[in-house]
Amino acid sequence: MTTGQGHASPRPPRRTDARLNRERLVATAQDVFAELGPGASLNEIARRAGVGPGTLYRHFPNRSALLTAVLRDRIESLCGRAETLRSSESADDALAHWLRAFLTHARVNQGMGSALMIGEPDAPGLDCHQLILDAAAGLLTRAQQRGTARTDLTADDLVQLVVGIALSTARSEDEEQSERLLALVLDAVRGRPLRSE
Amino acid sequence: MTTGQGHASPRPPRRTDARLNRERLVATAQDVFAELGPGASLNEIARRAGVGPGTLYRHFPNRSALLTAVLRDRIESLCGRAETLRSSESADDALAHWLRAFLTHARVNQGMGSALMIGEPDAPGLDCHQLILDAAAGLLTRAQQRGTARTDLTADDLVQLVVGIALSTARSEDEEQSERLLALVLDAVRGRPLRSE
DNA sequence: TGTACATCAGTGAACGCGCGTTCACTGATGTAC
DNA sequence: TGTACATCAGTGAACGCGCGTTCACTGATGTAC
Repeated sequence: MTTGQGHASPRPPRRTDARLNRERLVATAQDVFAELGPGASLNEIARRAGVGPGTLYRHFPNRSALLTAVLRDRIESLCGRAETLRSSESADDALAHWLRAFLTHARVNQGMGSALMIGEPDAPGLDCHQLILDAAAGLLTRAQQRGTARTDLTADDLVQLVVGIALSTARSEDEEQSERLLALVLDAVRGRPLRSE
Repeated sequence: MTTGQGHASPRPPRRTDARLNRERLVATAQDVFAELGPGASLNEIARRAGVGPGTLYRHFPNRSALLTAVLRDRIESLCGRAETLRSSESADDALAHWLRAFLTHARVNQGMGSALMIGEPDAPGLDCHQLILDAAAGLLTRAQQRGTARTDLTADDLVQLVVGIALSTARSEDEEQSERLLALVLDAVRGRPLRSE
């Protein structure tokens, strides 16, 4: 209920201890990936989750499956937010807000998305990539129609640029820098300087 | 002579076979790091260079030393180019040209610079970072004085942004995308759209 | 509600692997004569 | 120019390590009665 398990997961485990372990693994993996990057040791994740390595492998046959599970909730939430924002008043604000949320997500996950999208052309990975792309495209197109975004810009370029900011600032302590960089990119998207200068 | 060995290296090896091995190691490391990323196996580099692992360690006590050696020539060349460009006619063109060269360098090295700058606060690593920063600052400041670059922008932000583009497009096959993204950033730097729209 | 049992999840020692790194030994080089 | 030798570089087997992954076994759970 609270965790929203009811979607297209391979199969919701039936035994309660299995379900608990699965949830604990995903939550731990989220922390460890954020801390150590997407290449973090799977044994380490199992250890921190308090289960044996075999348990991890029972739930997730490989690293990619675990990464996907970690990302799925967040990405679906991001896409839902994009849907809501599409019917908001200001197309420009909507795009800016969503990109800010996406940047936060991408920074926390240190390019986990990038690792999934580029590293392995699996079905689930590509799926996530496409979801993000569609969400960005929806907001961008609307902004372009309203004339608040330059028209020679694709959603793919925009996402790539924000992922880049996330990657290059992921390990930095300077929380505000990524904000500044995003603001700069947003100015470029608008095609004219809206900030005071 | 041809390789420009005469600068502040720890000590130019005296025996010719030692010098040759050193050069071969750096050249091989350049290829392997570009191919496999800055975390590539040092044994693999030694193997491809046709020497034993002990030989690699005789020349470079750790990965960071090898990375630094690989980067040093390229970075010094970039900085030299920046110096030349500072006395060119158009401050805007100079900045754009240099950032393009820097982006190419950063893409090839897959964020090797980023790995050095952020990963380890060693003396040589920080040194490289500072050199790049100084080069960028020189060109940016001049452009700001001439009014072709917005003044609320620091060299650090600019470098970080370009490193981000390099990181997010490093593994992509789409050679042109990084060009497009850089062009967009340059527009933002100028503070107004100079491209046809 | 209580019990018996089949099912399925968890365990964790163990495997093979490639990594970074070392070191006793071999061999090539440059130099002094 | 030729030779003897000290020096310094190269070698590569070997070490310990942590990784991903497996599997025979144990144990908890849910269900049928």
